[in-house]
Amino acid sequence: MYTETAMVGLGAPLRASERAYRQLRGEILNGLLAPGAALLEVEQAERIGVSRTPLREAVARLIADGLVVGRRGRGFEVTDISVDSISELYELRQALEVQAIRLAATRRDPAPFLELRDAFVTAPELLDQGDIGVHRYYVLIDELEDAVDAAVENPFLVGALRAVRTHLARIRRLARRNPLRLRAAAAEHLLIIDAIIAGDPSLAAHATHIHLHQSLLSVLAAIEEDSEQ
Amino acid sequence: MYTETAMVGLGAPLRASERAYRQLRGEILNGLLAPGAALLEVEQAERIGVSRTPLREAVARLIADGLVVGRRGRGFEVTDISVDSISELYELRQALEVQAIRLAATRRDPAPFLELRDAFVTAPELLDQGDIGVHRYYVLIDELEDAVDAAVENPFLVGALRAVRTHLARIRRLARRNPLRLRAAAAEHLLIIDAIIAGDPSLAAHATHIHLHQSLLSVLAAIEEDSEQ
DNA sequence: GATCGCTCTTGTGTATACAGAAACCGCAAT
DNA sequence: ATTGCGGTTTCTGTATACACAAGAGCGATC
Repeated sequence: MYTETAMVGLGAPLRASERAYRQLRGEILNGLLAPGAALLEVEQAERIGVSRTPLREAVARLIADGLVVGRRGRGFEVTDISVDSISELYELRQALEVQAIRLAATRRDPAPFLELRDAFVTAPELLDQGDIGVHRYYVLIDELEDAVDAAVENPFLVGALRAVRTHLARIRRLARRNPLRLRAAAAEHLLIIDAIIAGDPSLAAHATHIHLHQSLLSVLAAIEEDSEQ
Repeated sequence: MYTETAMVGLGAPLRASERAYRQLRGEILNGLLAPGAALLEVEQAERIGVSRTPLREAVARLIADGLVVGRRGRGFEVTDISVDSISELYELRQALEVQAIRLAATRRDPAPFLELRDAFVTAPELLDQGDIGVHRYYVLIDELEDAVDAAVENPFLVGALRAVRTHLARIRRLARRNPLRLRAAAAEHLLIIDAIIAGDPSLAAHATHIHLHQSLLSVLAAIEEDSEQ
């Protein structure tokens, strides 16, 4: 989630198309650009402060990411998120994560996971520390994902996973997570990490399967709850 | 493989960017543009007969497809295919196909697969009829893939599968398949189809797993053989 | 009053012109 | 002979101008 709107000045002077891409992507992920929002080339180009050419390139990338769809004659539109699409995304996610975890457990380089294990053991305490603790917990999950990606050593698989995570970021915004679920999730993550360290691909895979099953249930429940209020 | 270089005039007058995309994509898949080939914007734009703007859009899509990588200062380059990358692609493919087949078997609409079953039963005879038969066999596989895609009803998963198949098309060109393998593959496909018809997701998944395992072995063996000659 | 058609507006698709950056070549100096 | 430096060239990145297509609004006619 490093593509926040606030991309403070870093070394390289970004290309205009890259700036436009990051800004639009960030705004879609943040919900600032709501699903279904109709966007026009000229309008957006002016707003972001780039010309139409780089903006079109940015939009093309967003379409490839599945965050945006082109419309017949009239500009483009932010894709919307239905409950059905969440379940569908999780069907893909399950396939990818299970495979990734299985491979990570097979590759057997426990070192980075031993560190993460320590962190996840203390995760429940973290979750007692309010918003800042929750945020640090999410950072921990990011680190776990990075460690898995590195262990998998498979650009194709990691690429597909990154695409899924992009969509997940939007979904997380929809459903506020409840603290009990986070605590349970931490325990599930710990089991997965232990399975990787133990070099037990089958256990790791099944633990991941279950984790994602619970995660989907929790997300769907949270959305249903929100929509009732 | 419907993106041959010969895209004869069909109804809609294609946009220039679309034409450029299809032509380049076709040429990369055909091997006409070899892996590692360095391409320049102006050069390609002239060759295809479009301006630089739509060509850049086409290249952007190819980069998103993973068929092309941009180079620092000097144009772009067709991605190359290493033996390692083939194994990696199959790691992703396995995850996706197993999940897709599992879902297809779960959804339980046997109708389209009953037809395919008949076709695959007679596949061995087809393979005795030389190149034309082999071609018809490949068409059959395409139809099976389409039937699975339709049964899965999951845009995310199907999208990921399509991306994998794009890369597979390039790999198939590298390794001429031997007839014995094709015959064995037909039997494996038949088992998968039967499992879907029977509504047995677990059997379908395991059959797919094995099929892909054998397929990878065959491809790697064929490449090794070719490189020895 | 409703419907058909025309025009005017707006927005995309494409080409081209211009600016900045990076690589290549040659020259010279060590 | 090799290496460092500068000029030149080429290529990308961006902006803008133009053409064409689709829609909306308005008027005229039935």
